[in-house]
Amino acid sequence: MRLAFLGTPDFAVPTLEALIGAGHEVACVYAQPAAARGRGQRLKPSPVEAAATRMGLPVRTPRSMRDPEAIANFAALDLDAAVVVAYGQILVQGVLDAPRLGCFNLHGSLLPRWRGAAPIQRAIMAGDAATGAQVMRMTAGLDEGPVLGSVRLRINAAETAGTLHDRLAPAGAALMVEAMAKLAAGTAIETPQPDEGATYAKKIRPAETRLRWNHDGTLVDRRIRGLAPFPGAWFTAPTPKGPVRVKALLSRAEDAAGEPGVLLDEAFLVACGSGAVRILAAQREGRGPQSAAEFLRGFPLRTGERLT
RNA sequence: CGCGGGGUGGAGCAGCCCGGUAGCUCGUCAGGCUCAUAACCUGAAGGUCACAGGUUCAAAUCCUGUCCCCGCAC
Repeated sequence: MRLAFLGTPDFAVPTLEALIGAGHEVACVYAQPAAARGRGQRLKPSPVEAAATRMGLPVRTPRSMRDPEAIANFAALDLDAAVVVAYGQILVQGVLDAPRLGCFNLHGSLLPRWRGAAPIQRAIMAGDAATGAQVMRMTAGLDEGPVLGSVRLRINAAETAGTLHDRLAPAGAALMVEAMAKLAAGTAIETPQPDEGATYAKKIRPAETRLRWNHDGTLVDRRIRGLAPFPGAWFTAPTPKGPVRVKALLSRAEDAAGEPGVLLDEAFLVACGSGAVRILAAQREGRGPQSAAEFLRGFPLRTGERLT
């Protein structure tokens, strides 16, 4: 089929590659404009733009897809369908209606649960036992379109947003290829989303990334894993020179009790409001990620010390 | 010229402000002990303190320049 691909971050790249691999003609790739990022905050193309360039595909990075000129250019591509994966812009009806068969979105949850911006993080933070990826037909409502295909993944106890992201992206890519094949063959089945169970995955607010040790240990653990590795749940640890910010990257809830924030052993077991959390990986400001053992070698935390 | 942190035996760090004996935790090796659920004891090897200049009787430490790395506006 003749397609356009709209996506921006890493999550979208496997789907673009899979569509090319499946022999589809990608007439044009759309991505958010290059932004200042990384060290030096130099202008750097998004992962999707970089991948498209590497594959020799034409790329457009309009500041706004609502712009009449951008819509006209999109319509002029004369597409069979458009595939959208984490593009980062709401598409207006004029865009959705342009391709002959419509626009199709890959979403990282089992809809109607976790519609919106941060489904992967929210699923872990909520303690969901499973989540998944789905392909849906895009409609005016946010993530409300009928579903063409679905894959379910268990969320295990050591799952982080990062590991889940990395499992979901390729699974979703395969799902999208399958959906496009059925669409081309005219055998796609579109199942409306149930009204029951709809929730919204709101963007992560900076205030949510600060750990609260007086919360339940289970919740602290979920928050750590749901926000790892980005943007990261953090706390501060005492040093002779003052508190240092530490990002928790992996944890496990354990049965133990103590005053919230206090170290219960020499292996990073921290008491919470109820229960406790063992930090398994962490990262100091200005440094790279480390396992708890590595971290503690250079940053000993003794039993009884208090984290904030 | 966005901001900040850093380069010290194999790993992770301290020491730098206030120049003067290379330190800590771990790993490795040798020996001892024998079951301590991240074992314990003794001993050993292993470092031009990123690089280049400068200041000084003396530089990991102060000054200048260079290279490299990491984090942050997902």
